[in-house]
Amino acid sequence: MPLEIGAESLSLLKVGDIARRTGKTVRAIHLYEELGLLNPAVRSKGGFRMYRGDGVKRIEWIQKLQDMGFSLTEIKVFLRVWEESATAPKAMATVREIFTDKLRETRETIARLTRLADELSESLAFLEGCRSCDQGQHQRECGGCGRSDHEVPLLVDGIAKR
Amino acid sequence: MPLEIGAESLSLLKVGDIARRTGKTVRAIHLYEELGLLNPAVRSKGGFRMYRGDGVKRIEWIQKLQDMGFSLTEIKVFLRVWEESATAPKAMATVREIFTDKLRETRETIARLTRLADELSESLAFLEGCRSCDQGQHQRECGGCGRSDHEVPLLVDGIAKR
DNA sequence: TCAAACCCTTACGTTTACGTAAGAGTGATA
DNA sequence: TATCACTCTTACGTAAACGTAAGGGTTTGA
Repeated sequence: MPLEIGAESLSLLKVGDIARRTGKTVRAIHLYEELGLLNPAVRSKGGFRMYRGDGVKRIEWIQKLQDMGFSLTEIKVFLRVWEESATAPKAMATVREIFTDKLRETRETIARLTRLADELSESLAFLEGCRSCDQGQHQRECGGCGRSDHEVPLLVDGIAKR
Repeated sequence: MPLEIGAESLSLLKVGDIARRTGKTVRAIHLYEELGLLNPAVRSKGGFRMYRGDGVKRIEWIQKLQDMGFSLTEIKVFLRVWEESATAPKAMATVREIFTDKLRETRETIARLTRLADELSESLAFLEGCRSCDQGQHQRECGGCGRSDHEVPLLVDGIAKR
C-alpha cells in the first residue's frame, strides 16, 4: 500500500515553489491570499500552504491583469463577481463587460501616450536648433536667442522659466 | 507718487490664485516648493508667497512631465541638471538626452499596451462563444463545454481556475 | 536523529503625491 | 477698526503593493 502523503506531495507545490515558478516573492503570494485572490488547495498538517499547478496559472493571470492596469482590489472584485454569478453565461457577460471597459480605457491611454510622444518629438526637433546657439552663452540667458516665443514647445519653455 | 506695493501686487499672484489657475491644490504647490520645483518670486512682508505669472507655466510644465511618467523627484533632478549646466547648448544637450530616453520609454509602453489591447480583443472574441453556452450551467462547471483548452486565452482561463 | 532549508504568523517599514487638520497670523475690504 | 477670506507652519494620515524582520515551527534527507 503506497503512502498517500507521498503521492499527494508529488503534485503539490509549496509557496516557495510557486514563487520560483512565477517570479513573485513569497510575501506577494501571501498578500494575494490575504486579498482573496488565491488560496492553497490544502494545508499540510504542519500548516504549510500546498498548491496545485493551477496556482501558477492564477498568478500569471493576476500579473496580466496588473499589467493591464487593474489594481489588486479590482481583481478581487472581478473574482467575487465571477463567483457570485449563478450561471456561466451570466458570469461571462460580466467578464465581457469588464474587459470591454478596460479595452476602451487602454485605447484611451494609448492615444494619450501617443500625443505625448508627438510632443516629445516636437520638442526634440526644436532642441536641435539649440546646437547652433552661441557656445559661450550661459543657460540663464537662454531665451535670449532669436527664436520667437510661440515656437517654443511647453516642454522646453517650462524649464527656462524662473 | 504711486504706491509701490499697489503696483507690485497688481502683477503678483498668491498661492490660491496659482492654485485656481492650474487646477492644483495649495498643498500641492507647497509640496512642489518643498521639492525645489517652484519658488515664489517674493514673500509679502507677512510671509505670503507671491508668484509671477510664469509660476503658472512652471506648474503646467510639471503637470505635463508627470503625464509623461516622470516622478516629482525625477523632475527635480531635471531642473538641477539644467541649473548646473554652465552653457546653454550643454544644458539643452542634457534635456535632449532625457527627452530621448523618455520618448523611447513611452513608445515601449505604447507597444506593450497595444499588445494588451490585442489580448483583450482576442479574449472578448472568445467570450462571444460563451453566449451560446447552456443557460442553466453553473459557473463552477465552466470549462466543461466542448471548447479545447488551447484556444482559451490566459485572460479567460485564469478566472475559472480554482 | 540532526541540521539545513523552508515555512508560519505578526507586525511594522517604505515610497509617492498629496489630503487634512490645528492653531495662529495676514490682507483687503466695509 | 472689525471682519472674513486667505495664508502660514507643523505634522500626522492615506492608499498600493509589497519589503523586511522577529521569533519560532516543519520537512526532508543524510
